[in-house]
Amino acid sequence: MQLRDESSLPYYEQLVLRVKQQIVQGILQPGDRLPSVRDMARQEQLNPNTVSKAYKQLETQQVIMTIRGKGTYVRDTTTSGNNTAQITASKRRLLTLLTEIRYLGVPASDVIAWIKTAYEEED
Amino acid sequence: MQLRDESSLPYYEQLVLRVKQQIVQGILQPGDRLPSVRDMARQEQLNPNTVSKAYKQLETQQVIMTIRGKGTYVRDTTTSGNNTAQITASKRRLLTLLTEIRYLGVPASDVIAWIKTAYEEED
DNA sequence: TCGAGTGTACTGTGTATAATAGTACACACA
DNA sequence: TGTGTGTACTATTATACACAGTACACTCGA
Repeated sequence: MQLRDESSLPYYEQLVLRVKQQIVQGILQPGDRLPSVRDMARQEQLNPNTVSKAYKQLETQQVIMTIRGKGTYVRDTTTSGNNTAQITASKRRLLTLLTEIRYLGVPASDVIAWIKTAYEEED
Repeated sequence: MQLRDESSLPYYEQLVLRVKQQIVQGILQPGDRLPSVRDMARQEQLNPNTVSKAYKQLETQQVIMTIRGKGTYVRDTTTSGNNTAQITASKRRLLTLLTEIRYLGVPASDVIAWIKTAYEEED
């Protein structure tokens, strides 16, 4: 995996993002088991608490499922209904970023090309 | 203007963004004078130091021009050459956000529609 | 020349977040 | 029972943000 750096996001946020990305890419599938908090911490040179924080957030977001004393597993993709709030929040963040990008003189066509490339890169 | 909240960005970052947005929208034009640090602080209910931090960043980014003892003015739009690094950084941030958005199940077409709308909303 | 207004710099203070360290507990399972 | 699991807790360190207050050098009009 290798975290560290990457856009100055907190480590636990980076980890959350990685897991989601691997799910989107099919590397992680529903039912798959994630490394234990301690193993992941050893792999990523992080503190177990930091990994635990990431797992906790992923559980809150219904991405993974936790069984005490057993492990953490990727959930069935319930990417169905009630994430409207999350989508709205993400959209707002995107539009904020877009203000910056527009100021830099990047045309809409370029941004759209980025989007398309990113979406094609997977599945 | 009214800052406070809006995506949990720091106040000074919000202020930086607003100024850029107003430039893009033509509300602020090259040569226009920004409110003094103290006036802006009074308007926005902020500490003068916070406003100063925003102005300082805007000056570093060549957005405004500062004349000691006189005021701060919007620069001639030198949105020409050397912002490649800034564009690259923004693109990376956008792709990071996109990972999240894709996980939420938002199709590319929706994202592209957001982009188009945002670009049309101005000028 | 003087004084008001300008941006800037500096030292603090308080708060919040991130990441670490260390310890302990309840649980699952062979 | 013992090992491994997630979790909870306290404590420490570092950083960023926002504020308060003060001071300085500059511009410019009265």
